[in-house]
Amino acid sequence: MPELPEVEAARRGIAEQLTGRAVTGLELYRPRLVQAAPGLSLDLLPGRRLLEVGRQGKYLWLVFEPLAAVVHLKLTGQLVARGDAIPGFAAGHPVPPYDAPLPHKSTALRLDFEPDIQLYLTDVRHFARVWLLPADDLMRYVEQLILGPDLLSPDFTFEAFRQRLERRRSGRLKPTLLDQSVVAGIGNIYADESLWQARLHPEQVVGTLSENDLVRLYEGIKETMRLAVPMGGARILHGKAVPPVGEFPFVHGREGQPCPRCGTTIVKLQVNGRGTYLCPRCQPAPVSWPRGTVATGRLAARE
DNA sequence: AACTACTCCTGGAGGC
DNA sequence: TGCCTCCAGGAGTAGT
Repeated sequence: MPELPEVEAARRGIAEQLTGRAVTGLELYRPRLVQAAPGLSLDLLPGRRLLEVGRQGKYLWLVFEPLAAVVHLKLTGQLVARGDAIPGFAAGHPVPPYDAPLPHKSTALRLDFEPDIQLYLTDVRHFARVWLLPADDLMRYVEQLILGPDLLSPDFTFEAFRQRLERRRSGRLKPTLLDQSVVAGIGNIYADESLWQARLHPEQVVGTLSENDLVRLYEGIKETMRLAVPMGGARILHGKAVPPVGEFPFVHGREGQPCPRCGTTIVKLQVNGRGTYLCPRCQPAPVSWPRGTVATGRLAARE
């Protein structure tokens, strides 16, 4: 499921291999993929040059004067570029296989670039979306998404992270990390990985974190990104880690396997309805704040 | 404020 | 082999 590292892999591929090239044609296989501002459509693209590609969190955008396309791959989106003139790249959900013949039944869009380059957007579950808007409105559009600092940007400082968490003192850790208005880019896999790095339990209440916990969490997120971004993300298939990926991801999708740090069996639980993997020894449940205590205390105090 | 439930979707896995 | 049900989840929204 594409999170920041997968979307960043797509951004880099597009930036390096497609920027400056003109669109020569396209085919929209699944019209519901695209939501266009009034008066805009993909048909305006042929003849336009790709000027710029950007990303914040899991949102990716391509700027073609006078319009911009904002892309979100959601759970199972995938971008694949092919052509004799470029090395090609693939990023996003690894199903169907990146090297499958294209187009196939999950292909939603093909964009052609000069000279004879194809960029395919594929999505088996049809959740991915492309928004078309005037290029002049792009930054306003991104602002109204209300995203927190991007994990790879200089804005993601320890102080900024601490301040964002400060506003969510009563929330639990994992749902807070998944909230894109807190920080932009973490999804279910890297939330688990970051918490494992930081040795923190996903259900710990944010307001109970010590300064040391906060530092470990910040560093755990950075370390997780440091590992995941160069490989273009974790390869997860149906909730299971796909070999060969070395040891990464360390806990997500590895229920029943030994923790790479201490050998304790990794367990799976549900947090806010999300499958959550952790090492019960490295990430002990916060006994001083058992689940429910905080809410009960707050309710009691209100009366 | 923060949680739950629901929606959008499909294909793979597991049960029988 | 084949049918059936369940499950995975990013983000938006509505309800509690």
